[in-house]
Amino acid sequence: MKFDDLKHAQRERVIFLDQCFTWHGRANRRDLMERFGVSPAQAALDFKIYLSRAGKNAPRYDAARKIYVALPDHAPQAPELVYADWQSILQEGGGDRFGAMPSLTRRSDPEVLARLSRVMGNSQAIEIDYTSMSTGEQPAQWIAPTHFASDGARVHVRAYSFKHCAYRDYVPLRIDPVSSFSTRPLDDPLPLDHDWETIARITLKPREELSEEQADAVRREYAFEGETLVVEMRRALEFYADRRWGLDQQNARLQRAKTEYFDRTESRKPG
Amino acid sequence: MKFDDLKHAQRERVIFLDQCFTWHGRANRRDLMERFGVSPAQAALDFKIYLSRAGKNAPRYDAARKIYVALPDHAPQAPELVYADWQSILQEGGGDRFGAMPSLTRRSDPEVLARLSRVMGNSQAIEIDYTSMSTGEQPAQWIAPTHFASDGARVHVRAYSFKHCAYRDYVPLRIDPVSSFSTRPLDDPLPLDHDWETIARITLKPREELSEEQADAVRREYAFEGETLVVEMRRALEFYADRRWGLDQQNARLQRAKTEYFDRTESRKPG
DNA sequence: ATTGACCGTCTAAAAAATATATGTATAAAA
DNA sequence: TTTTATACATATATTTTTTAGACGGTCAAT
Repeated sequence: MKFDDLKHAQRERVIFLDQCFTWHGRANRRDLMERFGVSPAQAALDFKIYLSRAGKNAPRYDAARKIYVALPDHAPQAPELVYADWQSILQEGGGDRFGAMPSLTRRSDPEVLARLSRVMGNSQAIEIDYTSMSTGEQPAQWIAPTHFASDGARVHVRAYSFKHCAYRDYVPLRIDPVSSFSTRPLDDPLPLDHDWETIARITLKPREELSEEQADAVRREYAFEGETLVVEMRRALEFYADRRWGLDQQNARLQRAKTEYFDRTESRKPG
Repeated sequence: MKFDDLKHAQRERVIFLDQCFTWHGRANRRDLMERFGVSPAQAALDFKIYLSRAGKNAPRYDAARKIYVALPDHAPQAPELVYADWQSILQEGGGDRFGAMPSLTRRSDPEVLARLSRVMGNSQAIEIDYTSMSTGEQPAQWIAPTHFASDGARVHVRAYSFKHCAYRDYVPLRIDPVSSFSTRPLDDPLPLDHDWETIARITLKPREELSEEQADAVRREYAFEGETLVVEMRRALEFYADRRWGLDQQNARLQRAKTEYFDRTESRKPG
């Protein structure tokens, strides 16, 4: 990793510079001063370090605009750090430059999520009031959360339900924030979560109704490596796949060619 | 904001402690030492600060497990910082505890995205080879990127196309990474992007075919405030809404009740 | 021509963090 | 049972990092 010879604090600042130049194409001392609360003198030293290591393609100082400007072919010094979580970098730094479609569901209550996360880490069970979508009732029940899972649209909690004596998916939004949230340690170890431990390998292909030209377009669209597209996920998430990928729609362009299951604990053979 | 009296470096560390306790329910000096590269003595001081401000519900030291443990009702000292970007906190800190469904599309090439982002910030135009999905050809064309936009599944680039003399949505994945990427300054200001500046307000309601019980369930599911659910987005993104929300599927549970448009530059009246 | 906002650099002073030492408690190994 | 290892807390002197303040420079706008 780059910049490893620097002390943590300065390393952070130099990496921030690398991000500024790569994503915004510009930076000056003020950026460092506002982000990290350092003095102009220190910011100048950080620039000195960054520029001394940037080599030939180092950003140039534009005296008119009073900023350092990255060259058109600028390459980051620590790509693996600069290109990580680019979405959040763009969103926060971009101001008005980023627009997103709103989600239909309310944001999950992070307090509830944090409670579940702590219970998960401490091998405990917790009592929650969970809304039944069909009846609207909220009976209390004990669950033992084991994993978080995202179906691409929202986060679920995978938990063992003592009421149903089985693993189930829970939507944090349906947990009443004023549940008792009583906790108790797990006396017995939980049973194995087969659907979580099993890997589903789904092979997709362009729908058979499509013309050869249309099929080619689909292969380009999804960047097929060969004739098919293979994706893997935990079997517990497979239920959400068709809806997520729109395979159940009339105008779907993909269909399943094959679905295999692999037990993670055994060797990788079709099950 | 909390912890504002601390210097930047220590503030970061104390906030990290707050996160550890809230999301994992536990922390010790080693966490700080590994994350920030500080000495044991410094880590002890940071704990001292944190605990002195935690009040009655401060985490307790568990001498047996050699860690500080948060109480069941632990509340973060700086909720707005601790609860932000909880998804990434869970993903990176959770290890095996977080599972996600894979995306069907290849990850966007961040180098291309960064190039577009820099061009955007510098009011330039750039030449790209853009794959036509229907023909598979990649003719070069000049565009002036203006915004990034997420339709919930992937990121698009909103750009003025000099070829089509109009604003269009571009998918970064279809931009050939070995395009020329020549740039030139914009000589004239770009025309107004009406579809971007206009706000679409979509009013949704449970589908009329549903029974009253089913409609109630839908209202619970999407946390309606009243009889309808109102969402707003830029008109440029409205095209993706129906597919994103599955309104065009047979088994859809929502339908549009009303769609209004507001010009951002005028007052908020239906357009 | 003056002003303001940047740039860079220097030195002394302040602040932060470290190394090192002392002592406590607990669990596990010898 | 004693020993070892790993946590914890705290205190000191020392080192490192950062700041404050001053100097001189460039450029654009008034």
